[in-house]
Amino acid sequence: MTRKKATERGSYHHGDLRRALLVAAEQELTEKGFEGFTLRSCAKRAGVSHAAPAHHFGDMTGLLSALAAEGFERFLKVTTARVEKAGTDDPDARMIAMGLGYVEFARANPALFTLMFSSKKPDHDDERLRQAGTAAFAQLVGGVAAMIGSEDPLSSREGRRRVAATWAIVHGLSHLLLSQQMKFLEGQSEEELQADIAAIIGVIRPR
Amino acid sequence: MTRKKATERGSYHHGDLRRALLVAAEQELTEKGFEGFTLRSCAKRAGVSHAAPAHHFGDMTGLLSALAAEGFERFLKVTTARVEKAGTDDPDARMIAMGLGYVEFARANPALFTLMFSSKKPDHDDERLRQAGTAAFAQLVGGVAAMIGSEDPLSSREGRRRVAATWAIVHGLSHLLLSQQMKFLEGQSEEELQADIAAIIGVIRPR
DNA sequence: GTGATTATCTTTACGACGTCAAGATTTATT
DNA sequence: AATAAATCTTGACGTCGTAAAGATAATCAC
Repeated sequence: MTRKKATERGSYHHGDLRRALLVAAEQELTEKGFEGFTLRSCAKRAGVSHAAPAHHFGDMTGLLSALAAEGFERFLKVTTARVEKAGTDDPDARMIAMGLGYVEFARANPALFTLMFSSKKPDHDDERLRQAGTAAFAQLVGGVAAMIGSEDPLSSREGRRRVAATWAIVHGLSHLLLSQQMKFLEGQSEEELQADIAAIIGVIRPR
Repeated sequence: MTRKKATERGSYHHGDLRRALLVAAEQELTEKGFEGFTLRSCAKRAGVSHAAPAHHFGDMTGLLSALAAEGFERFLKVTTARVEKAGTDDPDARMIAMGLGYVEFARANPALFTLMFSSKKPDHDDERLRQAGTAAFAQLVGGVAAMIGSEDPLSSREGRRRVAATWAIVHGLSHLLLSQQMKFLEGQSEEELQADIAAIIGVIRPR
């Protein structure tokens, strides 16, 4: 087996173009922003011709669907890590930690977050994307379940309302922060901002 | 003065192309969705050549900025009407009514809402757009001020947190509803949904 | 091993897009 | 009536996503 190393260059065949394109796509997304994203720039960044991506992802939708799916998988890791780092059994505190992770991911990956939650360019019926999104949603529902002591919040009206309220506040906060519309929260230290975010999310605690 | 009626056609000059283009742009936005919007389709719909819009709006950014500004002005009318229709002096009830208006506008104008709150295509430094957005924001701050009995919520940390929480929940709810991610709230009657939305927004009431 | 097959990547081409420049036509001004 | 200004069209340019066809490398059958 004379297979080249995945990232080795100079050959006609790339080795692992699929991964290289996903990396390039995310970098392009980060630098040019979501609305300035082009497939040709991704190909150029990966060092291949503009038509090469088609063989791995079919079209632009295929590439962005795969990227969004990876986004959700990483998203789940971030929120999970944040909850565990909180080191507490208190459901309210764990939910706030989850929300902090939610916002943290959005702020660290603005373009990717936008792609995942605000774009119709990925195919949201794509199996892997659908599954990754569902897993992230399940974590949220689980957190609410612990908070209100219900096995399946989605089975009761009050439960659905709590899930909706929780999701809405963390998602709305993320969206407004990364679109720079919450000017009155900017310009303070990271610690102060974290405290504010925690307090804001805390609004959803049961009375 | 033999000036033709604004909407009259058949002449070389349109009469009121600026308005016609704004109408066409919103229709295009509604039909094709935000990401499928093109300037050339707008021009075609308005019955002019592809380069005509430049004389009234400069470029695509100019047209979308003007449309977004009109969006904010209509947005403010919708929320204001909803608050007045509530017919109450209770600040909490008025805030919930405002939130219902917020969500109502988003659901009635999904593509326009996306353009206003989620896009970098409009020039958010455009004077009229900036002003319309500021007015809408001021209404929100005013509602929170009444709720917590503070003259200027933005001057205190607790006030800023309440403004952020309120905005986040109504905005997040709007965004998640119109991107069809809150599946568990769909499939019920409009009355039930309205009741859910009101209850969800009610979470932000002071304890 | 060696020829055939498959996978991968490039080249070329097409229509649609936003934008610009130049020309045509109408309206306004003097 | 002559001139200027405003408005709209035409044509062109570079970039985009996508498809087809050709080139090259890797894999497979034997």
